[in-house]
Amino acid sequence: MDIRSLRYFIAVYEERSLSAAAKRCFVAQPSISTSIAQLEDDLDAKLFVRHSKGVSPTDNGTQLYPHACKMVGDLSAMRNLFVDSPTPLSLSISLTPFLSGSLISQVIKTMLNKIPGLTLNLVDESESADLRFTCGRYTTEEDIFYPLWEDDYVVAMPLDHWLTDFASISIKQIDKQPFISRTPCDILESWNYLMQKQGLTTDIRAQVKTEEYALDLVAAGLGISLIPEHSSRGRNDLCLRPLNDVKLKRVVGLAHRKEQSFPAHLINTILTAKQQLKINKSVIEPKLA
Amino acid sequence: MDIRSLRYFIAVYEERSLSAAAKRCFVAQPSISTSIAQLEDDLDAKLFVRHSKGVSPTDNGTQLYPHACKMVGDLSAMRNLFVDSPTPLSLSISLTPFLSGSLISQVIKTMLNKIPGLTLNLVDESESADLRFTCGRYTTEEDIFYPLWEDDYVVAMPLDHWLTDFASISIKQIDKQPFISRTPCDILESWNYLMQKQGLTTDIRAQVKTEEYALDLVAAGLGISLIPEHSSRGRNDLCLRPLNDVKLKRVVGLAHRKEQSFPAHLINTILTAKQQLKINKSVIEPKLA
DNA sequence: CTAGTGGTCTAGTTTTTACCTATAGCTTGT
DNA sequence: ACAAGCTATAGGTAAAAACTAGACCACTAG
Repeated sequence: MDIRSLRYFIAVYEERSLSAAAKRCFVAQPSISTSIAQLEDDLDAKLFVRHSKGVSPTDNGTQLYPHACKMVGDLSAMRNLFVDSPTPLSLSISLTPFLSGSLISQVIKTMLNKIPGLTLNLVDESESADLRFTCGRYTTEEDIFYPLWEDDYVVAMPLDHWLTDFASISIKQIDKQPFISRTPCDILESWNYLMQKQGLTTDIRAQVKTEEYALDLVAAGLGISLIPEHSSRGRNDLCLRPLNDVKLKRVVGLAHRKEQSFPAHLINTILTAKQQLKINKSVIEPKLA
Repeated sequence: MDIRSLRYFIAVYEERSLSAAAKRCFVAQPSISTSIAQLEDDLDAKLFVRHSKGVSPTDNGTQLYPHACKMVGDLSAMRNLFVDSPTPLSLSISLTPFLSGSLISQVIKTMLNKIPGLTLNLVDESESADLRFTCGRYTTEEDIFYPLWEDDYVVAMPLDHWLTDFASISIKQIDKQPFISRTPCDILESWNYLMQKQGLTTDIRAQVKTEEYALDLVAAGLGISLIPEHSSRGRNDLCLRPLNDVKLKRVVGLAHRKEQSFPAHLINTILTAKQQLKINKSVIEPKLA
């Protein structure tokens, strides 16, 4: 019976779903599941009935909800007992769907942990926001950019492709291969230049707009493609291999306009979040010759 | 900033001492120390000033105290939201000072954890109480006794004693040794009988009333003595050795009068507490021949 | 002045808890 | 029947909290 359980409870109650609550709390779904089960055990009362499309609160759950809200509210009020200016810092951050959700979660989680009273509003990249997750290449002189991690471009191919026999792949092996091209792509020009320089060509079978669609086509066997590594996580229907003679990458981070200023501890938090990031590489990098 | 920290804070505030709070919360003192430090860090405010005879609350600490109490109170109120009969179970338990504090702590801790809303009143053995920690030998037909652990009698001797060379000791080696006798002692008769049977004697140098005093005399080099193992924990100024040809022990547990009845889950909790006990033997038991 | 005592803090280790991934089982909609 | 979406469980890993041992300080008594 701790505060964390109550926070999760509130999220579940409001979302009417464990999975949605998990997303909102930036944790995995089983954490919510066990935490709610434990709370039900402590209180000796079922709080939700589970069904196929989520959960609905029982009478007990409905009764508990306002108490839980008050509790959590009181606790965060206590935080601010000794701060002179309450400064209820509120930020909007825009996300692009093709960036690694796992890494972005980690960053947002440390921000929420380290900055008491921070409320975040996550919006789509189309909307304007105080901060945005983006690639270094998409920032201008008007921006300040805090790099967070690097995303290597790797070759994505169907599971049964003959190139899977190689632990890493040379750009020459891609010559004349069926290829899924993707625009916009921030390394398209570099890629084309590299191919031309070596007199190589690809057999472009499809031209798509999003990484996810490109991955679907690769999995379907239409060809191979070049995709940032972290975008293709969690798919076991295709195979990734690093390039061994060229290294293409993008730098992902947080950017904001130069004019905009933020409290120093926010910036510090971004930097420490970078330190603490746990990056699970799914492919083993070859040593560049 | 969780509830546990606030509980510790309340204990420290009321006791004006970290060590006293630790005793009250049944944890070791460094746990309180780090927890308070962490709370001060979270709130960004010193809560206590430390000095040589404990701590005193700062203005911030005094200000926080009522909030903390309310918080903890509200939370335990929430526990009882869905229980029909509030049953604020309140028990008194009497302790005898010579039983192992560490093991008793463990039992009490699991009782407080498993039985929500339980309040315990620990009193001295001279006072009457609902339950008492005692040895099986001291219970009568009028009692119900729940055994919790066994306490082996071991030989206590000064660190430089020649018997320390033996990993375990035979009763015959004790013949004619300087000995500290202790009364009352629940195995005194068995001991005397065993010695007589083998025609052995001891050279009784002192006759004392408490185990602690006996241990002090042993440490001072006046002689050796026979002491329940768990009573001599945490003393590094003497040396313990098990007996290898006779096994003397006492059974420690909780007793209450037959007339008195308790809710079933209390009894269950006592039994699970017994299961979960972690008994660190300080001497290695020999296999009895 | 020195040794002993009582109290807090630090370091290193172990235990416990929380979390994640993977996967199973269930229900619903196609 | 199958795929999709949701929750529950199992097993392993990482973080948090606990304990032990010992350092350090201030006070007290001899």
